Amino acid sequence: MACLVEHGYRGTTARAIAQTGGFAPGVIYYHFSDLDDLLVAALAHTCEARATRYRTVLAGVDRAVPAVDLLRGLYQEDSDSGHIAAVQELYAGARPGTPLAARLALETRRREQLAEELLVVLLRGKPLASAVRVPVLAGAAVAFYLGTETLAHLESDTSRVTQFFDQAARLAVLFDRIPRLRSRAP
Amino acid sequence: MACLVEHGYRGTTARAIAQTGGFAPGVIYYHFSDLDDLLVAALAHTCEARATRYRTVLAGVDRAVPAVDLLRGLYQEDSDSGHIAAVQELYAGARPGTPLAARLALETRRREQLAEELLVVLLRGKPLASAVRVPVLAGAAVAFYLGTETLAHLESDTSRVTQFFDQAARLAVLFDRIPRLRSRAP
Amino acid sequence: MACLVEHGYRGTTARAIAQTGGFAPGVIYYHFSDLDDLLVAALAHTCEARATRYRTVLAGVDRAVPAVDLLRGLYQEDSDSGHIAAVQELYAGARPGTPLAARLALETRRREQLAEELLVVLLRGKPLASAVRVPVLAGAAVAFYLGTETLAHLESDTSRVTQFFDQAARLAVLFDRIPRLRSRAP
Amino acid sequence: MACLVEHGYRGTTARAIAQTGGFAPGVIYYHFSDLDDLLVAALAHTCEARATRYRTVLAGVDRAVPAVDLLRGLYQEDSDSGHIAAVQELYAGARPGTPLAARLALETRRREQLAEELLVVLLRGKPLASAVRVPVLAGAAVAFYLGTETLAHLESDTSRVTQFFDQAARLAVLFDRIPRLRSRAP
DNA sequence: TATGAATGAGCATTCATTCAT
DNA sequence: CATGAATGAATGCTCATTCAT
Repeated sequence: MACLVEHGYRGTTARAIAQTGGFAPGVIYYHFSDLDDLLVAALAHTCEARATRYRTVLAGVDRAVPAVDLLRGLYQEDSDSGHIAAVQELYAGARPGTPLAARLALETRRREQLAEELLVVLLRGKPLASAVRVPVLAGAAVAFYLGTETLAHLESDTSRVTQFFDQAARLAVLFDRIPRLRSRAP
Repeated sequence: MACLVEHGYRGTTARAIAQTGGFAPGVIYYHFSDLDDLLVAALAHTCEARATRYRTVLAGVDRAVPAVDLLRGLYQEDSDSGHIAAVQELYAGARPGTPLAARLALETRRREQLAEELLVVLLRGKPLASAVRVPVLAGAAVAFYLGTETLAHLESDTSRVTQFFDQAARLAVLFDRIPRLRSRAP
Repeated sequence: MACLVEHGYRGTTARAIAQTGGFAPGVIYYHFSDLDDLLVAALAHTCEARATRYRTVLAGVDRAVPAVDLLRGLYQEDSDSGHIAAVQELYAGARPGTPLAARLALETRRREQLAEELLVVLLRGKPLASAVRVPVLAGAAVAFYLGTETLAHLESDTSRVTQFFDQAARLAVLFDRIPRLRSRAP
Repeated sequence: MACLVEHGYRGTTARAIAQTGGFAPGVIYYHFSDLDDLLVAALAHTCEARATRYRTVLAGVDRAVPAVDLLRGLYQEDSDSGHIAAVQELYAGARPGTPLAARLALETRRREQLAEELLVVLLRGKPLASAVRVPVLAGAAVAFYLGTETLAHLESDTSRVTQFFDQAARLAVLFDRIPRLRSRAP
């Protein structure tokens, strides 16, 4: 992942990885069948850790304002650790049809699952809930997140993300004011 | 662009471009200083045409339902012509800091501008308008669009986009029901 | 030898041998100084067994027709067991000047010796005998055998060998009809 | 071919070929799709020239003694020019199933065709002719030739070939003494 | 304005061999 | 006696770019 952050997807060659890790290029092929294989493993490893962290932090959150606030903090962690930058390189560089692309699709579905879990709780009882299909909204959230990262990466500009969190915080306040309908159960 | 669609960013080599166009690889360097330079020109050319078309089609539209409908049609055009696929390859392949990346950032801003123009008209007089910063919302729309394309490309799956348009159409109906406030002007 | 049959000379790498045998690549270098050294040992082992078998089967044969018939059977054994394929890979792959090449030359001489023993008996008393130098004829027989194998291997075609045995059988009949001269010994 | 003679099949790497020829390794891939492709072309080129020469020299020869004599001279040419050594390397190194192997099979058939043409003339009217299938005998001759080369190559020994030509010369004398039967035509 | 041959650095990958354990 | 991790040189091949023509 460090190599991806430092050299980008195209610069993440066997030699560059070996140099970053301080070993001979051949070692890679002892442990992995492929560069692709290695990247799949690296992706799985970093995503596993982050997913756990996200779930831990967001457990029990049922209002939009704290949710946005916590997500902002998690994003900061992702950003500081280089996790975002590395994964973003993979999204950009992975060629469709490769095992890496397949793995990225899988990790994407996991993010959508995470988003869905959060959205279900936030939308519970809200009148808006009937107009949105939660899985689609979760997919949209992940797509938006990914697109934002792509642009931030391309423009080397972090203000874009900050603006979005600010806007989200404002909408969160309004959202939390919408009263929940009573559940039918007595 | 045809070469990008057929061979992807990495396959769009000087030789491949030349073969697609039916000329010798050397010609490229007569007309362009670089492969990057060529791609910038190709991007500018295709985006120019599409931007004009979007503006023409969307002129005068001030309600969400027809807007979503027209956008769906425009998207179909982009998709059928290969415009989307080619541009998507560039977003994925362009290395940050290159002139191509700069050009992509520029084209992104143009799309945001276009989105902004449409959103201003749609939101005019709506109570929601005060809670949203239109430029940020426009940016979000473009980011979402880009992310969706990235995922559709990665998963070679078009249903994702269809789902989003369907969801958007449903929300558009609700949106258009929100009455416009009277403007202060007498 | 199994590895040679399955993967060819070039595919008979330390790793492939180890996997075929179910041990770690390092073991090879515990028992043999070299891959070449290992192949020499394997060649010696397989040839030893076959030479014994040939001598046993051909003992006492002094007419061409049964000789051809028995040789056809022995060939079939060699073919079925993979012995031919493996040895052929070595003939093709061995680099001149290496110990393996030297060992192949030795095994070739042994085959010539075997052929010579058979030819001496077959030619005994025949008028033709004075016109041929038996060692040269034996050498020719082995060379022919080797060339046939090379071609059969290259073309993945077994009919070539069958044709030759058929032709040999026809000539054997004629050969056996040539009467033996009386030996001078009273 | 020079590279094959000097470095053997395994040493005929892209870099070695380039160095022998005095050009950059990349040139190879401009003119040929593959190393295999290059070797096929080299083989075709050298065999073409030799086949023509053989046919020219052997034209009109209908007796065994001069035939053996001329073949000895042609062999000497092949040997001195390195043609034999190079082709032998290809026979040994070519992997079954590759285009190079296919080409070698083709060149082999051409040699068989050449041998057949000569044998037909030599055997014309001879009583032995009815016992031999000329195509099979031609095949045997080529196989024998190939095997002899393999062994001479492996043992770096040229005396083997000399011995065979001497033996062939002796048999040729006997062969030419066999009277031709009268043809049925009056 | 175009060509096609050439370049050479760079890449993924392989593999015989070594060696601490 | 065996292992498995590691090495590093070598290999086939690609490709942006150059340049004489």
